[in-house]
Amino acid sequence: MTQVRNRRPASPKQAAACRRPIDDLLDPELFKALGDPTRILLLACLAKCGRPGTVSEVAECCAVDLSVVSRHLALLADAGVLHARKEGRTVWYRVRYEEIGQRLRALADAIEACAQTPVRRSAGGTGCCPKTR
Amino acid sequence: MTQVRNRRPASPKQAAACRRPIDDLLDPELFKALGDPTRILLLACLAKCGRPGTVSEVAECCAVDLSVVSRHLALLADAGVLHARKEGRTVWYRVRYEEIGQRLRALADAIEACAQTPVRRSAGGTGCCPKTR
DNA sequence: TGCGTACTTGCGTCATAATGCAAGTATACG
DNA sequence: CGTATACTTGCATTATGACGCAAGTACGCA
Repeated sequence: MTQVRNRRPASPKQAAACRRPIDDLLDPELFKALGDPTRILLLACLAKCGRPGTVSEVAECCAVDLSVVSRHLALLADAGVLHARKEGRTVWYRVRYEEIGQRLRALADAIEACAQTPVRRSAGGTGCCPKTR
Repeated sequence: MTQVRNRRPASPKQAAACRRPIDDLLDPELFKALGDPTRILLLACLAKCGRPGTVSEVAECCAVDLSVVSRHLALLADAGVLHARKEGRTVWYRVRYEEIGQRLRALADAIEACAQTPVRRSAGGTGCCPKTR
């Protein structure tokens, strides 16, 4: 296998073998967590409130059952979007503002980094996008 | 209803009524599109390749049927992640590097903006996060 | 210790979506 | 015009996930 390093792959298939920052940052679990309208609503409420909220409080934001909200918040915490802190019998969920911000910006950087062409075609261009249109 | 404007809501429920940039940027459709492992794989291949790719090319990246790839790429294009250009009987899909980057950064900004406390408790703090812990 | 509050978990139901196969459409080429 | 190529669409199957209800757990309080 002609594995090229730090070079532009010739085809999407070759590109699949290249490891780039984008591979770790494009995490389906995070996006799956953010891909549900109800969860987005709950997250937006918590984010805009600007302070931690309990399951009961957040549940007042939408019409679904409390158990559903409990599950959604736990899932968002698993995905790294929220932070859970248990205090007696109540659970305070807090938005991880900085972490999400950094994560999204890192992903933006990684994606845009793919757009640039770091390869200066060495010789014949074997394996490195020779017939790029 | 005591609608407060540009003030920190007292509860997640009150926060639900507040319109913030985050409301438009937190689009479930985008994240739903990015929430599938197969689509992420196809997107990563296309992104790392750095050039537009056809359906057949991208389909070589993973083991699923060509028709599945066709559907996934169309879905990613609908979500604004890819751009489709038809040329004869082949379709070239291109990653919208700049658009995604901007979108993610705008979201990062909007989320982090929620973390800051723009409200200087006016008087009694009616409706504005009085008992923020 | 008994009860109420705050949340979680089990489970059944329903909806959405991912996949593969087969058939269809559109375009190029001889 | 017929055929091959490149992709799309219809359809059935299967898997995943969202939801509500009911029961369970954990903690605080009297």
